[in-house]
Amino acid sequence: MTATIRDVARASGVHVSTVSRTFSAPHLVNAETRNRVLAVAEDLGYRPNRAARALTTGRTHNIGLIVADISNPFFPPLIKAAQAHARTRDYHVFVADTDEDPQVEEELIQTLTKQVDGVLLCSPRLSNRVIERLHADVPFVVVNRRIKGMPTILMDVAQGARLAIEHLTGLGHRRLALAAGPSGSWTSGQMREAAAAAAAASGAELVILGPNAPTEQGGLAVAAEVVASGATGVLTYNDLVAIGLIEGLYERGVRVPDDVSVVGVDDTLSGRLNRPKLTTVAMPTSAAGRIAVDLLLQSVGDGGTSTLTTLETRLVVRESTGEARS
Amino acid sequence: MTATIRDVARASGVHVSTVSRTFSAPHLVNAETRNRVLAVAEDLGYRPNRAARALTTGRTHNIGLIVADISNPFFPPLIKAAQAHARTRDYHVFVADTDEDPQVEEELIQTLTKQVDGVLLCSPRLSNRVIERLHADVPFVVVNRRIKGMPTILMDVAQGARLAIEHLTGLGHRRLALAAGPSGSWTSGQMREAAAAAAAASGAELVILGPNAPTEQGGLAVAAEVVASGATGVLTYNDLVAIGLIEGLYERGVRVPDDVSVVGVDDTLSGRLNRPKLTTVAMPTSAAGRIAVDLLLQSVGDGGTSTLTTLETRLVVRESTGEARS
DNA sequence: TTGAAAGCGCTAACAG
DNA sequence: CTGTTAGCGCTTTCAA
Repeated sequence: MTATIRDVARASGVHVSTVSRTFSAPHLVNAETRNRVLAVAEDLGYRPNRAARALTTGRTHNIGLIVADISNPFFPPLIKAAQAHARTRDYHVFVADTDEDPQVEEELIQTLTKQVDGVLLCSPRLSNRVIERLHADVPFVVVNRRIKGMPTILMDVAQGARLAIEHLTGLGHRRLALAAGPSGSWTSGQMREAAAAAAAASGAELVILGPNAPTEQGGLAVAAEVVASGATGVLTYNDLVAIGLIEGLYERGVRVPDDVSVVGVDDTLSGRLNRPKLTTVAMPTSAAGRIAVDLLLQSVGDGGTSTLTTLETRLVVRESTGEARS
Repeated sequence: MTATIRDVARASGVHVSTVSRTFSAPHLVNAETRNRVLAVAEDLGYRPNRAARALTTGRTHNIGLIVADISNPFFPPLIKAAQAHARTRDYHVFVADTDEDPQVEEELIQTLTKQVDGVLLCSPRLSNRVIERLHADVPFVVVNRRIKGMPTILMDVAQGARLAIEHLTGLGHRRLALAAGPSGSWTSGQMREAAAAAAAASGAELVILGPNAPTEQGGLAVAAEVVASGATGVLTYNDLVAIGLIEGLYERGVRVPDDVSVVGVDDTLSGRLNRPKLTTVAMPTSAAGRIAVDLLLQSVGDGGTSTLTTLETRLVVRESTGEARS
C-alpha cells in the first residue's frame, strides 16, 4: 500500500541506498539526483518508515511520557512543554496514562521501551526497586521522585510551603492549618515538614489535617475540621483541595478571604478561574517538562549521568488570602 | 544490551524460529521445549521487540490518539476510556497533542502512521481533504467531525445546542448570543446552525459572536461583545469559554445568572467547580472513547467500514442560568 | 515438532 | 557521488 524506499529507487532509477541517503544525509548526494529522488518520492507519497529506520540506527526519535492521571490538571502544562520542546529537537512524545496503577505503569514502560529512546516518568507509582530494574532497558528521567542513580527533577515543594506559611503569618494569621495530601505522597511529606518548621519559626500554631484525597472532594470533606480548628489561614495540598475547601467553607457561611485565607498549590487553570481567584504556590511545570526532555535526550546520547535538578516554586498572591481580622 | 531472540535461541539450544513460535504461537511448540525456552527467556529478561515484530506482521498493537489540546478538560475522560478499553484488547494507546496547529497535526499523523495500526482523530483541525489523503496510509476513526467514507463518532452537538437554546428561551430570554468556537471546528459549525434554527423556532433573536479560541481566554475576550449585543442568554462553544466569559462579565459588573444566563458545553470538572456552577450540555465522552477504539480495531481488521455513530447529549442545569428579568 | 531460508524497510560501512 | 553487501529483530513459508 504505502510506497517503500524500493519503490522510490526503482521509479527514479537509482539504488535504494541513494534514496536512503537523500533522506538521512542529503549533503552526500548529488543535487540533481537528490531533486529527482525527492520529486519521485513526493509523487509516490513516500515517507521513511521510522520504525524500520530505528531497527538499524537504534534511534526511534520518540520519547515516552508516563503520567499517573492525565486528568489531573497539574500534568497538561508539563506534557505540552515537553512535546513542544521535543519537537524542536526533532523528537515526538507519546503520552500514556497509567490510571494510578503500578501494574499498568510497568506494562506501559515495557511496551514503550523498544519504541522510544527514553521515558519520562512523572510522579511514578512504581517502587524504586522496580524502576531501577526497568532502567536497565531504557533511559529514564524521573519527575517528582528522588531515585538515586537517575536523572531527577524535583520541584521545591518545601520552599513553596515555606513561602505560603510566611505569606499567611505576614498577613497576621497566628492559627494555621495544613490540609495535607494522601499518605503515600512524597510531596505531601515535604509540605508537612516545611510548613511545621516555617510556622514554628514565625511563632504561629499549625494543625495538620488529613490525609485527604487530592481532589475537590477531599477539600470539601475537610472543611468541617478546618472550621473546628479555629484556623484563619490554611495551606492545602493542591488547588483542587483548596477549591473544594472554599466551597465547603462557603456552605458553612465562612467567607474566603474575609474570615479565612486559603492557599493552594500547583497554580492550575481551575485555580485561576475560581472565584475568589486562588492564591497559590506555582509549580514550574513547563520548565520541568522542557528540562526533562533535555536531560533525557542527553542521557540518550551519553548513557545517562545522574543529575538532580531542583526547580524553585513561586507564590502567586491572588484573592483567596487577606489580612487577619484583629 | 537487551536480549534478543537470538540470545535466547543460543542459550536454550534451539533455532530462533522456535523461540519466535514460543511467543507468537505457543501451541505449535512442544511443551517441554516451550518451558525451557520460556525459562531461559525469563532468565535473560527477554522481551519480544514489538517494533521489529511489526515489521513482518504489519501489526504494532498500538493505536494513536490525537487531540488538539490535552489541557482542554474535555479530552481526558475520552482518553482514559480509550486507553482502558484498548488494554482489554491487548492494545496500547499513544496520545499526542497538536497544540491546535493543523501543521503539527499532519506531521504527528505521519509520524504515528507507521508505528500504530490506526489513529483516533479527536476534533481534528485539519481539512477534510488532507484527512482523506492521509487516510490512504492508516485507518482512522474520527470523533467530532463528519467525514464521508470514514468511521465517525459524533456527539450530537446540534441536539445539545437545541436543548440549551430551548432552556434559555424557556426561562424567558428573547435576546440570545452564541459565543462560537474556532473556525476550523466542525462542532462549532453544527452549533451555529442548530442554535439559529432553535432560536428562530422560539421567536428569539440570536447573534453569533466569534470565532473565539476554545479557551478561557476566548471567553474573556468575547465578554465585551456579549455586553454590547444586549443578549441576556448566551450559549458558549464549551465550558472553558463559558467560565472565561463569566469572569469577563463579572469584571464589567454584569452578574451571572442575575443579569445574564450562560450555558456551557462539555460538562467538565472545571464547570462543576466554578462559581456559579455551570449549566452545561454534557457530552458522552467516555462512551465515545470506548466506541472509538472498537471501531478502530474493527477497521484495522476488515479494512474499514464507514459507520456513523451518533451519541446523545444531555442538558445539566446548574446555577449559571436563571429566569430573564421582566 | 523443529530447522533453514527469505524477507519486512531501512541504514551503514566499504568499494569503486 | 553511487552501488554493493550485510544486517537490525523478528515472523513465516517450506521442508525435513
